[in-house]
Amino acid sequence: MTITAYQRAQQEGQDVVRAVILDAATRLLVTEGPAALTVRRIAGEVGCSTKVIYTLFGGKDGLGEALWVEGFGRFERRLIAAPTQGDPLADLRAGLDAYRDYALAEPDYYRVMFMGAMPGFKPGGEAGPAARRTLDILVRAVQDCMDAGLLRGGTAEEIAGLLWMAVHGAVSLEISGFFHEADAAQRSRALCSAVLAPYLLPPDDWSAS
Amino acid sequence: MTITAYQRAQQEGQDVVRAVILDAATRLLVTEGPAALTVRRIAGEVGCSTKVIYTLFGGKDGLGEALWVEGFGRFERRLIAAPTQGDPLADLRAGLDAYRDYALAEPDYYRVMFMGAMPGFKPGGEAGPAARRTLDILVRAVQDCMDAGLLRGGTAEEIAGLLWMAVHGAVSLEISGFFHEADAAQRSRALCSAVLAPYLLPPDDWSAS
DNA sequence: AAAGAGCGGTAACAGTGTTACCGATAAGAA
DNA sequence: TTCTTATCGGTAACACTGTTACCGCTCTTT
Repeated sequence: MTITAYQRAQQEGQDVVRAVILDAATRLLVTEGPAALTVRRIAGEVGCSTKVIYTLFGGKDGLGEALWVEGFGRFERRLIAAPTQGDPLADLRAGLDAYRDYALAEPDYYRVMFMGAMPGFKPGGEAGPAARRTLDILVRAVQDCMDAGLLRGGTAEEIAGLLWMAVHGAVSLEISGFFHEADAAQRSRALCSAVLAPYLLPPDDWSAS
Repeated sequence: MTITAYQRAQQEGQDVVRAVILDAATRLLVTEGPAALTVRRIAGEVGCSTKVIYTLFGGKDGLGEALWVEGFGRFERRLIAAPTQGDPLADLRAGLDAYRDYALAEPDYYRVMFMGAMPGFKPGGEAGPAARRTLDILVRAVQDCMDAGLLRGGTAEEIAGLLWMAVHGAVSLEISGFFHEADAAQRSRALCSAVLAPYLLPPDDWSAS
């Protein structure tokens, strides 16, 4: 059972087609929303038959999972690219800002990942680890603050979980259109500051910056 | 252009049919989720043609709006029924607990109202005021605390907004299955306590109760 | 060179929201 | 009372959706 050159080439070709399809799906999701993510529409966009999507992704659930991990990959890159300036606490806050920035920049991806768009799709397989990996960035940022003695009084997982709930609550309500005011950023920062306050020694005026 | 007895009877009959259809839709939503909310399925459930739903609700969007206000009505009744014991702060916390209790009791309604289930439906018309009316219960609870001198340092709208973001973040992530631990209630309470802390004078040990 | 296997296009099936048609029923007019 | 008219609702269709059986074509293997 050796792998021939043909099989390798075919495999690589399929990977390319997979990437092209995922690209088209991403473009449709970002520009037209989850409703445009139909198998026929994607197939038409890349110029192939619907059968290809089924052989490469195994149906719409597989495509949903691929989009899920793609979305978390984009999210992860955005979080990692957040500005860092030595102060772990400032870095943590920059990360929380980056969280909100990404959600507002690609709200439909955020809806797919965190608000159950793509009805019928339940994350499973590679979806869970992808999400965990991204959340770990937040946990690590909190851990850095604790290692530097800037936060204390709980585990990093615990504090990161509270921050996650807070920023997700602010961002998801904003995306859903419940807040049509301009000070959403301040509110999100104020919420995160309140969450951090119990674990913080010095006074906290980040939300006013 | 007077209203005849026939027209009144016909109107009342249509109201009854509307209620029956809404009941069937509610039963389907609660027991099988938003995916079961198809026009044909509902029509089959009540034993009529799909045309009736179109004449009474004007399509699936109208039915979505009717379900939206129905959901907020259920939510509102639940929040009003929260135990009250004289202490405004305890009442506020009971209200926040009731918020989470409702979301977990009827998660699919919560998804419809706050997480954009029913793809393609955008709240408009009576949907906005219904949501505002429900959120006003929270604002009023905060206002009661401020009137009693138990909270200070912001407007009731502002504090209620922060609490809403917090409890929604906790509850929506829990509903989506991101927290499979048993201490979700404690985490939600801890988050709300942290949000309240900056506006509170005395120490706060509610989350440990 | 012949046999076998897998990919992919066509076309179908069951399901969705929506609407044109058309019969029935009742209000209003002669 | 009888006839016209308008509205309600059932049937059946249209354009979609996800999914798959069929079948030709290509490439590997013997």
